[in-house]
Amino acid sequence: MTERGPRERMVFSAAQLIRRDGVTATGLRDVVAHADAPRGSLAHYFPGGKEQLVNEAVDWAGWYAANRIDRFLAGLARATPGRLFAAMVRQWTDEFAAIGYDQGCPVAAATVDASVTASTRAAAAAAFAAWRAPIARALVGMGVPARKATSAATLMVSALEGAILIARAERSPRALTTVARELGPLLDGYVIR
Amino acid sequence: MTERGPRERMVFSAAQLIRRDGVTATGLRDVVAHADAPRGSLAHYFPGGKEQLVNEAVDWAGWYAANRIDRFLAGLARATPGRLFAAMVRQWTDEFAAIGYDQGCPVAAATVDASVTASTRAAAAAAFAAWRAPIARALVGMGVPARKATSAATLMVSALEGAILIARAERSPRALTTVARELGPLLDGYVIR
DNA sequence: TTCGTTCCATGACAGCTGTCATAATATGAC
DNA sequence: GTCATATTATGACAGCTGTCATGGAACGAA
Repeated sequence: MTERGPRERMVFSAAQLIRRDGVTATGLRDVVAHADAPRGSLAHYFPGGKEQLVNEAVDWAGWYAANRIDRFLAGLARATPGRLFAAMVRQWTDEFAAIGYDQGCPVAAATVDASVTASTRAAAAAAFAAWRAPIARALVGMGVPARKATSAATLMVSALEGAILIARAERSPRALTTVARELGPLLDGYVIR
Repeated sequence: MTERGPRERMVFSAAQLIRRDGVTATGLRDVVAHADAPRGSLAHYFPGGKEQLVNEAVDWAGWYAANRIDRFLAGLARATPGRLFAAMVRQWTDEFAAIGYDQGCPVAAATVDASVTASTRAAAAAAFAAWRAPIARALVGMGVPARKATSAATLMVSALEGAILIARAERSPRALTTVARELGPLLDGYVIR
């Protein structure tokens, strides 16, 4: 979070509020207040209105999730697919334990909430793709066949997103720890040596 | 959908609109119009306001998803965990192919969108539990150990919900078919004979 | 009938939404 | 200095939100 100009702060704040309240429930005035930015700057930096701001927030979230994958890999000695997935899951259980279950995934929120605008839906698809790519690349580096790697990455993201959903509803990390435990052996089995 | 009185029609319409637009974006006037119900009845049948209506819609969705499990089992000759999961997934790929990707899971929408009211979040948790229970029961009937059955059911619901999310964003059944294919052998492996 | 209850109709309320027009101010190039 | 550009300020706009108060029908029981 560099937090340089007001523009970047607004995109970041939008992502924060969207992942908590959803797209529709997040007002532009809320974003401005959360970013401590001047209200007049909104129309200036985002001539495309709320739609543009939301799309950039979703883009940012996808980029952020992708970057996190490389950080997980750097923190893993003897990385395996199951251990990477466990790290992805642990990041969420830690976050839930630290700040509560009010904040989820902004991309999920954008997908579920803004079915109206096609560009936001496309931004969500791009975010999922941006997230999946480094995962698949990492799996290949661990010895997973290229064709299997994309499927495995899709499975990992799907299970994680669904478990985040259930964990938020139940206000418990149970679903997250469960999918990590059950999926670990399967994922490690994809490695050919 | 029996569609008896206006009250039931409103709950059903609320679920339909929520799973398409999200909770906040669904207005009570929209629900009334969709249900072709008198507007004056809203305050009469739902003195708890929008919150009550949303909660009942989420309850209904959980009940509906649970009942579908038994229907899947009835349609399966030689049921296995993987085949049950495949049937759950196919129900969604069929639905997406038939009516498009604008309608998702109402429980997911309620979880992501309505972080404000605690009762709606509790209703979503109850819906997930109501959905998971018949799955776990069915798995036990197939020979999955009782302790493993709940974990497996959680994994199935998580992967399905996440794949629904991705499929909606990508407007493609890819994620759904992928998780069904990858998870099938793992799920069948839970059976002890 | 007369009453009481259930259901529906209508309109108004304050509050919020995103958007935009207008203008003031800062910033920096020359 | 002068001027153009980038940024911010302010206020208003129509439209929608959920809620509620008031009143009117329908309808069965007594």
